Amino acid sequence: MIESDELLSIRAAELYYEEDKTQDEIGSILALTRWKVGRLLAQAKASGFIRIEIVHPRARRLPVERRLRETCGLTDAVVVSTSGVEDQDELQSRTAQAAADYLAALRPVPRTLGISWGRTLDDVSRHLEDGWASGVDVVQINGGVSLNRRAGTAASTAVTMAQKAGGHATLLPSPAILERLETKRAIESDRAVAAVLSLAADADAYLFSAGAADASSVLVDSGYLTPDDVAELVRRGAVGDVVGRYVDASGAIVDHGLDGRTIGLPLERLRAAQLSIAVIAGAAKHAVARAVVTSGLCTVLVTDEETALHLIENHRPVHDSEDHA
Amino acid sequence: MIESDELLSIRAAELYYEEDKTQDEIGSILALTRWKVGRLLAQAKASGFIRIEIVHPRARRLPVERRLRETCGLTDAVVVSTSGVEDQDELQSRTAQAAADYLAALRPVPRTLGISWGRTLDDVSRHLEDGWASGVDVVQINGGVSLNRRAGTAASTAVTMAQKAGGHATLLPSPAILERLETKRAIESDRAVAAVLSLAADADAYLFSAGAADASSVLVDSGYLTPDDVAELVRRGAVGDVVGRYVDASGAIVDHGLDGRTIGLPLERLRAAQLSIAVIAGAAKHAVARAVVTSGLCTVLVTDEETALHLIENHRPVHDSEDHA
DNA sequence: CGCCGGCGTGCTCATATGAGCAAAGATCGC
DNA sequence: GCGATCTTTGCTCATATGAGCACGCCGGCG
Repeated sequence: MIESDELLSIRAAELYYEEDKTQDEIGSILALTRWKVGRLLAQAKASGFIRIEIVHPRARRLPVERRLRETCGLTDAVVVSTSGVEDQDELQSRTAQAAADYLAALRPVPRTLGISWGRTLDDVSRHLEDGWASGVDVVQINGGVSLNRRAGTAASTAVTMAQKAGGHATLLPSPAILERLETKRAIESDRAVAAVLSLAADADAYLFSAGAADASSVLVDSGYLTPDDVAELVRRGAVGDVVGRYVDASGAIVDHGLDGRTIGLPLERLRAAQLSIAVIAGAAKHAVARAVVTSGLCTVLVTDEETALHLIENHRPVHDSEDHA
Repeated sequence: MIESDELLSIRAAELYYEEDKTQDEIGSILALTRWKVGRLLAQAKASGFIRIEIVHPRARRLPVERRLRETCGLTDAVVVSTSGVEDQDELQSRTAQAAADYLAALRPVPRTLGISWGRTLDDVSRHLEDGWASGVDVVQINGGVSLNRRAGTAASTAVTMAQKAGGHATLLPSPAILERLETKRAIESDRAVAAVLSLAADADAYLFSAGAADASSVLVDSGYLTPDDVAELVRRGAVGDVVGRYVDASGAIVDHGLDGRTIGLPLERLRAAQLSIAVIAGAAKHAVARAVVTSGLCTVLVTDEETALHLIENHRPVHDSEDHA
């Protein structure tokens, strides 16, 4: 009975979805009433035999977004489809695009937006359309005078975002991490720097990304840390960095010494924010993403489908942890 | 213009298919009239952004069947879905199941059915339901007294099919291939054998499979040929065997000497048949499948999706050829 | 400058679909 | 074997969707 109905529902589904027949027509083909056909179809859908997928680089996964919001207690979530993604860059780009879209659609429009910097954020800035908002000021929330050839990426991200929104950018004129605590204190108390930090602390919204805890980090690339430093941090439980600060799986600072020498908004400020948007994509960042989400660092997460599913499956309300690649 | 419509159609599709919103609701969400939404949705479908797949072991691919029928000039085609197939056995089994279904649904019911033997056909016989027909007589169309431990498989296939249909089986009491032409002629002229062959030649319908040309062939397994024999046949262009006879890509007999020593229905009889059903699945059999279809050996093909797509793509009206694994 | 043809838009109307309900049938315990 | 209950079936009615059409907008051309 149940067996034959299942088979029938498959036959009906084939005719309905693949041959565009009407339920009535299917009824006469399979010798059933159209109501029976309707029920068969409903059953097929409910049993998950019918898989509908939207294949497009800019497709989102609304049901996943909903689950992500619910299980992780986010105010909003944007999940981009990973189907047909060819490489990591493609994934990054799609996610950044989605973040740009989200930002542009944001209401009310924030007067001041605090942003971090890095490859992801830069990608977002490039995906924003000219005139995406009118008059949004952009402030850097962590230090980032780049020490290497990529100098200026941090600045250009902020400037691009501000320009395209017809607002202006406020850069944080300071390194990300200082070698000595005294130097850090001195820079922090510098009038110019202090003013930016205070502006940053007053931003209406934040947009930031996170880095995986490995040698590929921008902090290593920019020369603030050595691969060995990172390895040591990992040994002590670090899963990645958020606005320049290394956190463990529970979102706690790993090395308070290092953290004390890091310039920028404290994570507590992000946790207290009304609106803070994290943009995190890629398998390498699953662990950080989880730390960010479970420790309440963001209210909105923009990510890829795989990361989202990982978060949904592994959501436990914060404590120590194991993890993936 | 076109760009923004594309994006809109994706958003609409997400809401329609993933969130089960009505077109009207989507209209108010995206600030569009419901007609516009309907058109966007139609556009999304037409552009192929919406992929609907029926995931079920017994799902068929009706659109592929249609294309297969049309491009290859078959009277009918059955294509089983390969999604979620784990191994080759699963694929075989699904295809055999489909063939059994097809056979059971066949109208008019053939009075006499000629069948070959082998792993695939045996699988079909096992998938048939008891009472799948009432009174169908089954006749073997090629020799197959098995020389090895699997003895009886050929016989049991025919007997099972006949029993389940409430008809009776007629076995061909002869080896598949003889070593000497004279022996073959002698056996062929034996009254009992000749009677079966003539019955086979008069069958209303045929059901057969095909083997790939490699050492895994049942003909090798049963001891009729050595792996070296097969290698030599391959060198001479063989792509596989059909009812015990090795054919090349154009469906022509490869080795007339060998063919002369093979007992069973000549391929010409199959080509002339009103209804001959081939059941062929698996990547290893793409080449034979192509030979069978292009040379008109079957009027109906039961196969898997990948093979079907291969046939559709590589359909050229017969001549020499290259080929895949 | 104004006319015409093509296209996109929003409409009317016919059709397809889904919700809810009453009757028929199956299933179980007694 | 019989009745109570629970499921399944085919219906009526409300709603959602698709076809076709008239209108208005735009760009080209006289």
